[in-house]
Amino acid sequence: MDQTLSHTEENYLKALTHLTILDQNSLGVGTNDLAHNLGLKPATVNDMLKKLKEKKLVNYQKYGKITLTENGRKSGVEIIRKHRLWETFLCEKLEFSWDEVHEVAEQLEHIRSGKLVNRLDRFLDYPKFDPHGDPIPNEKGEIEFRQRKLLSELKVGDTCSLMAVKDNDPDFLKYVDKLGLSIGAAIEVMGIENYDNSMQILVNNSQFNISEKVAENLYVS
Amino acid sequence: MDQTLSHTEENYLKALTHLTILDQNSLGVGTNDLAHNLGLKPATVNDMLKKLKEKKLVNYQKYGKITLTENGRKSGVEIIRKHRLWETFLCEKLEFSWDEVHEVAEQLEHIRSGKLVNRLDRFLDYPKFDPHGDPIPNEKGEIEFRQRKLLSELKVGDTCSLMAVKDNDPDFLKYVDKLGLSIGAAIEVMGIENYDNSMQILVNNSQFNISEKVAENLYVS
DNA sequence: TATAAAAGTTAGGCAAGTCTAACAATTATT
DNA sequence: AATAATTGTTAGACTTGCCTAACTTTTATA
Repeated sequence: MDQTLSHTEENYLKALTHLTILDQNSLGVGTNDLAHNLGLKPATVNDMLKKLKEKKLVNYQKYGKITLTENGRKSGVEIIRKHRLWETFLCEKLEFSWDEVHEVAEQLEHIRSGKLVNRLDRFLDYPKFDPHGDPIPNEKGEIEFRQRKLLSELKVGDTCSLMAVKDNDPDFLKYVDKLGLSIGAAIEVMGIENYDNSMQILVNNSQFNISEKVAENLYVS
Repeated sequence: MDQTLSHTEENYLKALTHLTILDQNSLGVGTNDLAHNLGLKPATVNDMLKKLKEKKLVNYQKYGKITLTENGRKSGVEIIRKHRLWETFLCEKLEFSWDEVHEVAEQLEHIRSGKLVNRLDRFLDYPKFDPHGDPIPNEKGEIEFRQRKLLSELKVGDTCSLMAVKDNDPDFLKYVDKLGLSIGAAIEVMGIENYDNSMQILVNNSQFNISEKVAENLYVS
C-alpha cells in the first residue's frame, strides 16, 4: 500500500498540504499557485500532477483545482511532522538558532525510516510545537489547530502574545529576534500609522515601530 | 573552491575512500572494483569517473588505476565522518541497535550543513569510534588507524578482544549479538577445525563454533 | 608468445525532473 | 457579450544517472 515517494514527490505533497490544509483562507489551489510555491514553472508542475494523480495522491481534472487524496494528505502531513521535529531537535539539542533550522530541516525531512521519526519524537519528549510556534502533527497525522490572528489585524490598545511566525525567512527571524520577540512574548499595540499601516508596539518595556509587512507575518494570541 | 557534490558523487567518493584509504591491503582499484562496491555496472562507473576527473576529485587515466586527489579524499573522509557520527547518534541517543543504523546513516550522511556535523560531534561529546568500532575522522579529516587483526588470523590458545566488525550486514550483526559479542568483549580461541577453518571460541564463559566467514569479519585486539 | 579471460570503454537508450515556447481554456473587464 | 488577461496545457528539448550490447585493451595462461 505504502508506495515509496521520491524527494520531489514529497515536496509537492508537502507544498499542497501547506496550501490546501494549513493555510486556512485558501480558495482552491491551481497549477500556478503550486508552481510559485515550489519555485518551479507551471509546465513542470503540470507534468508532476499527472503522475501524482496516477498514483492516487491528488485529485485533479484538467483546468480544475487541486486537492489531496487521503493518502496524499497522510504523506504530506508526515513530511511536515518530520520537518518540525527535526527543527525542534536542531534548536533544542544542537543549539541552532531559529533562523538556521529551516534549510537543514528541508533536507532532514526526507530521511526514510520507520523508526527514526518516532524515536526522535520520544527523544524530544513529544513536543507540541516547533521553534517557530507551529504545531507538530502527531504520529496519527492529527494537527492541533489553534485560534490565532495576525498582529496586523489588531487595533490600538490591544494586547496579545506571540504564537508563531508566518514567514521562515532567516532575515525576518533575525529581525524578530532583534526586537526581543520570542514565542510567547507579550505585545501591546501602542499605535498604528494611517499612512503606511506601520505599528508601534511595546515589547519588554521597549517600544518599536514595525512595518505592515512584519505585522502580517506574526501570529498572535 | 568547494563545489557542491550530488549524493551520487558523494557515494562514489565514499566508496573510493573505503577502497583506497581505509582498506589497507588494496592493490589498486579499477572500474570493476568500484562498480562492484557500489552495486552498479562498470559502464556507469566509467562515465562518472570522467566527470569526477573533470572536477579534479580523482586521478584517472584510461585503463589505469583510480586514486583520489586531495580534494576527493577530503570529501570522501567527510562523508565517512558524517556517516559514523550519525550512527553513533542513532545508537546512543535514539536507542537504535547496531544492525539498524547503517541504512539510516546512508541517508543522513548526505545532509549538507556547515554547522550540523560539528554540532552533532559536540553533542555526542566527540566520540572516537562508531557503534561498529570504526574510528570517526575528526574535523580536520584525520583518522586514527589502530593495529588490528582478523579473528581468523589467530591461532589456538590466542586471546583477544573485539575491536570492530568488518561487515555491516544486519543479519551478521544480529548473529554477533546473539553470540554475546559486543565491542570490547574478550575472546579466546579454543580450537580451529582443519576441515573448514571453523573456530571454537570462548566468550563470557560460553563456547561457540563460528564459521570462517564470521571469523573473517571480526577485527580483534 | 599466442590466445583466452578479464577488465575497461564506447555508443545508444531510458526515466525522472526540469525548462522554453507555443497554444488552449477559463476568468475578468470593458 | 466580446475581448483582454490570466491560467493551464502540450510539445520538444536538456541533464543526470543509470542500463545493455558491442567492442577494445590489458593481463593471465597454456
